[in-house]
Amino acid sequence: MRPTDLFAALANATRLRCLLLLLRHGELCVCELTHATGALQPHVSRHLAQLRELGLVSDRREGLWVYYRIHPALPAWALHVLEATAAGVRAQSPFADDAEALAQMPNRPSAPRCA
Amino acid sequence: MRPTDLFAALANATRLRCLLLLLRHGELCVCELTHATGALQPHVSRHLAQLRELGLVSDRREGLWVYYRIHPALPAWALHVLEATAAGVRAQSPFADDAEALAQMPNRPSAPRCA
DNA sequence: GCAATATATACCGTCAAACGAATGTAGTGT
DNA sequence: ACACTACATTCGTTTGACGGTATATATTGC
Repeated sequence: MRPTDLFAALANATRLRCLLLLLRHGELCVCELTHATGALQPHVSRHLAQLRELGLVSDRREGLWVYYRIHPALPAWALHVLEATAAGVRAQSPFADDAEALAQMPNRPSAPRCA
Repeated sequence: MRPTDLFAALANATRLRCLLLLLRHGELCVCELTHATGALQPHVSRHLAQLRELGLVSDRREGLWVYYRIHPALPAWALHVLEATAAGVRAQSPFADDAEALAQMPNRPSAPRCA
């Protein structure tokens, strides 16, 4: 994966927030990511498709739901980039409370699962 | 600095290559970056201006030359992102030989300086 | 078959980023 | 003053990304 392609993917707030949520929670379905980010469902779906085409995430269907996760074969340096970003976001950022929004989602299809 | 702003800056090959060269060599002037990347001088200058406005690099003039460096007050997480990228680039990437191109530049205004 | 939910895709308008090329500015030396 | 080098800026154009909206597909249950 070319560095510039990774960074182009991370340059969009919705995509980055989804990736950071996946990094923290391990596996989430589209409706959970939609709720946590507050974005519209078609947007989340399109952004996740981009991340999938880039090899950043993998998906698996389970009934009605499609669960996404950080791609298990993600290059180490790319994972380090994500982790460094997560550390910076924890300190000061508008994305810091996405996890809280997720926790308050009613009718969550999945119990919390950690990486 | 917002994560998405950093990643937007890193999503351009010329900007990323300049940053990685500065990370490795400490301080370089525009003509050195122009030579190492093979880009046109106005492009390099414009991209460096963007990086400066974002707070990613700082500059200082010395005679005819303007030397750029990674901004000394760069947030730790952003520096980690750059270092992780440098590690990934060393393994496999089209930017890996920028440093060699720089070393072969004739009439380099500065002796090699390391961070 | 139908209905309902979750997800994906298609179409369109808009706006920002990037490039090429030309020009402008700053500093040095004569 | 001039010439030369290094660097910066401007302009015009084009391309691609994004959001909004509507619609399509997939799966489950009746």
